[in-house]
Amino acid sequence: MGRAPCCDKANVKRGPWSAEEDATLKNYLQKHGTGGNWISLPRKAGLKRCGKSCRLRWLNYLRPDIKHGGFTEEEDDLICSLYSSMGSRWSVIASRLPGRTDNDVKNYWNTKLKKKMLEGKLDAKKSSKIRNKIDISINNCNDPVVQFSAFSVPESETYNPGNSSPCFSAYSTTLPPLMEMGSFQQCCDPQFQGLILNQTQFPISSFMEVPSFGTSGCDSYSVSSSHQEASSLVPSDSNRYSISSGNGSLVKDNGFEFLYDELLNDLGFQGKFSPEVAPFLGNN
DNA sequence: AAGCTCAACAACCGCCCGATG
DNA sequence: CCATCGGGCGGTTGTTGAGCT
Repeated sequence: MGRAPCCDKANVKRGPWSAEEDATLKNYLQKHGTGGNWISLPRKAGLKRCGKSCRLRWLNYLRPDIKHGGFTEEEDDLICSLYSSMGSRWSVIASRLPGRTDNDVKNYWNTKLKKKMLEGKLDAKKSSKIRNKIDISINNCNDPVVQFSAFSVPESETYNPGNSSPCFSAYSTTLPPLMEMGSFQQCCDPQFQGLILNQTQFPISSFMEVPSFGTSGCDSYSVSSSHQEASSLVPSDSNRYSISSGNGSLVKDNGFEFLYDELLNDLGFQGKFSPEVAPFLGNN
């Protein structure tokens, strides 16, 4: 037996919202707020709509801080980078784009960006500098759990499994997160003053299909094995980090170093590490 | 002008998860 | 610990309008 419906479908209006309904909902919310309960809101506001429908209408259209209109190239870049990094987590992606909703971003991706990317019209070289770096994102600033993922990985048209120094020109839309750590503390080894990612702590299978990747200049790094047992984020000097591996499977050829502060700035995480996490990063 | 196709986007559906009793 | 509920989310469908034949 399925779940009980959230409202009586037979007695609620569906389809496009009228200007009157919009005004009623907007007025009610501006005067009373949601009252912490969307389900009972339409009855209180005098609307013959499902609570979920009211919520969606408000969040996606009526909210005063919504940005309507076309997306900028910077927004395109960011969406593509984030999509490559984390997949279709539209709400997370939208949270990085002020004034945009998850529905907006999702629609925009499905109707325009996906095609644009597949056609290779997003040029790797022109794109934002956060690409071709390692994406470090913090799930929750109060939770010492960090996700590492690779993005800006080449599109399948030039994807070349087995080639140790492939050349690429576009972005992958398919790469899953490279690795997801469990507890941050468990992964830490003071010997490296950085992070040790143990195979047992992230789903290694998630990138078995991605044996190699690189940048358009052939000065590439590669992930060459499905047998990665450990890798580490290692400080090579005071604030420059690089990825190396425990058993050679995650290979740093060259150009795979990045300025940690710059990376954090690019990703918008500067200053957002929790007190628990920051010491382990050896920076910040 | 009519019919068709397709892009854009609004809206709905149903599942998942956290909060609560 | 379990059941229930509401909110949040991603996937999908429906509607509309522009452009083309």
